[in-house]
Amino acid sequence: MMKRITIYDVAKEANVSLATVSRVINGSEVVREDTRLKVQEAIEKLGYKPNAIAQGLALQKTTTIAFVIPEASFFYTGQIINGLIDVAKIYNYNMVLHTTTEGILATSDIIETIIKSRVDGVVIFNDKLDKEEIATLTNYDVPIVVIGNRISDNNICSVYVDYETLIYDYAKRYYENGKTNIALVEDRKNPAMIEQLRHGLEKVFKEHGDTFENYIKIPKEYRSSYEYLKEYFKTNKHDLVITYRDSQAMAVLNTAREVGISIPDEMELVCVLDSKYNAMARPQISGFKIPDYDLGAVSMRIMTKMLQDDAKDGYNKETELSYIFTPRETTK
Amino acid sequence: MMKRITIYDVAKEANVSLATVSRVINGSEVVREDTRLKVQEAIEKLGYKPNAIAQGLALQKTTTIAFVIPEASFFYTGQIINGLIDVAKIYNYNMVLHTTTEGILATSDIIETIIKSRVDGVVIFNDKLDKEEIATLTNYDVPIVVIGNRISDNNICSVYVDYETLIYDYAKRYYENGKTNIALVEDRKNPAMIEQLRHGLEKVFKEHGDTFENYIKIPKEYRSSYEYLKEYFKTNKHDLVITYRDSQAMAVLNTAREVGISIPDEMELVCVLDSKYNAMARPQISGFKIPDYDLGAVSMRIMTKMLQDDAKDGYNKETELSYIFTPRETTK
DNA sequence: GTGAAAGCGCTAACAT
DNA sequence: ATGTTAGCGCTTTCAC
Repeated sequence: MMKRITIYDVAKEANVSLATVSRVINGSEVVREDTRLKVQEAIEKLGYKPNAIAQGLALQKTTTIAFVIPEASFFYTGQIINGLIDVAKIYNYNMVLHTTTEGILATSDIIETIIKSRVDGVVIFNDKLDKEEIATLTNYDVPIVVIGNRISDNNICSVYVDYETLIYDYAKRYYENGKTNIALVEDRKNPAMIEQLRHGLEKVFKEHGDTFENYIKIPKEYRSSYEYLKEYFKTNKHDLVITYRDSQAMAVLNTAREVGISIPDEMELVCVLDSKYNAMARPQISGFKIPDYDLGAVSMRIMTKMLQDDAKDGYNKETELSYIFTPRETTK
Repeated sequence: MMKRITIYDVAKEANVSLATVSRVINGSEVVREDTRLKVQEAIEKLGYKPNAIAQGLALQKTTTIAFVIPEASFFYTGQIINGLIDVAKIYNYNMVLHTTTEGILATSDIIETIIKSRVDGVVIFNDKLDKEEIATLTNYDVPIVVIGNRISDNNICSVYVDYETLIYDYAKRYYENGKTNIALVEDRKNPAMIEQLRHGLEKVFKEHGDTFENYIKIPKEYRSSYEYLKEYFKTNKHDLVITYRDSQAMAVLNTAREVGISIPDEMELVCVLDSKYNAMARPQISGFKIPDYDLGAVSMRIMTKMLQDDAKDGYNKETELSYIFTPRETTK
């Protein structure tokens, strides 16, 4: 084990005071060129790396951002994280990752940990952290960016895709073309998203004095959507089936085929959250390209803005990102 | 913004010294019950949360672990991360996430950041961090667990699946049953894995005085495996095709069908890294269930052991995890 | 331009 | 059982 070398060691080696070393590592302008060199040599020679913890204490900031996501959601979150990290890197921020689990106890623990760790900010993805919990966070003066939900408040910004409008616009055309038998498949893992989709559909129907009813709920006793849908489609058929995730869409595809429903001729299918797997299915599944990566990148960019106390207005509190419909073979 | 309340504030509020407060928050046994209560009340009243940064400085440890993964690999890494985090939570460790990119510059920056942040340990997933870079890390006395590669050294442990043996055992049976026309599809994103698979296959062939030759390399000018394979299978056919990832397997499935090769009758297909998507494809793709989650959980458990200076022998330096073959419809 | 010293919030001897 | 004090490694005023 090599001795932890500190700023004092460098100072001694370079024959200057620690203040000067500090100035050098922080790129202060006032240091004379030759002493800067002297110090830099010493740093090099000793292999000195400033202790970020000590810096954090002295500066009252950690240059780290906490990121909170629901557990096991990496399939949908991967690109978001990449976006976050890429931008975080640019600004030299570290990311600590926290996951929430079903148990309600967990989340308050997470908040506790986050506060204790004195992160500079926290990014929350689409999570059930309720208002009160988020309030706890802001109460401790930490800036928050929420991804996936339209929330904003003092010290809270949000970046999201408007799924309600997305599906409203899309389903409306179907409805008005007489294809009014529209169904939405439940997604237990993403209740919040499904709620938005449902609202969008209800709006379409309501505007025509009609009521949206084909919400396909997967009964608890079925382990997977696939198993239930296999039964379901034996006695049901729709003009259009909407799912949130690719795996649900593939379940529809497979079960429909197995009971002899032809897609897209007899029934159309669209998956809201597009993925590469949609393109690999046969027939290829239509979907909406959601800007995952950008959700992350934009969020982190906003976070960095929030963190500069000067630019109190260089950013929007609510940022809506748009999607692109990608028609493939399951829609006509 | 609420004033940052510190241990001094609590001490004053409770009319004790800060040492006593420190004892209370650290669960020291020696504190008298009534003063403990007094302190706890003060803590509650003031909403005090110990500053983990200051604790880190004083204790010379951060209770955080760095995790390094190749960028954009969350599809394969998600469960590993969940495993890591779940165990990390138990031991109150935080996880900072670092991603490496293609550019060689990046990795040394990451090492720099990791060292500066004084994490207690680092977990590296299957990354190209070369020996030298890893040496830099150990040189700073930080324990390392490598996931996915069999490496071990002083202060380095590894947790992995032996893909070479996996494919050796599997392909051997084919070979010895006369199905010697075996092919392996390149995976640009996972060169290290493919190398292992290749070695396994080469071993099978070598043992029979034969040479493994059917390594299907995707030429650079093709954007995707799919595009190339579509051409490839027009003039090629194998007894068995092996891919690493689900998406590659689906590409084989789709292209084979498109040129009229029937799977599994004319050609069999196996995907090493199984995923739920393999079960959604039609025909369903056979694969090996790799214990992703356990790779993470076990790694973190080992890390915690390494972190206890006493138990220098409570763990293995190399831990091999096993896989389970899941036969589906693409193999006979 | 550089150094001395106080302070960031906490822990851990050492006293009492 | 509790208080006092010296660090942990760094930044930043304030002198010089």
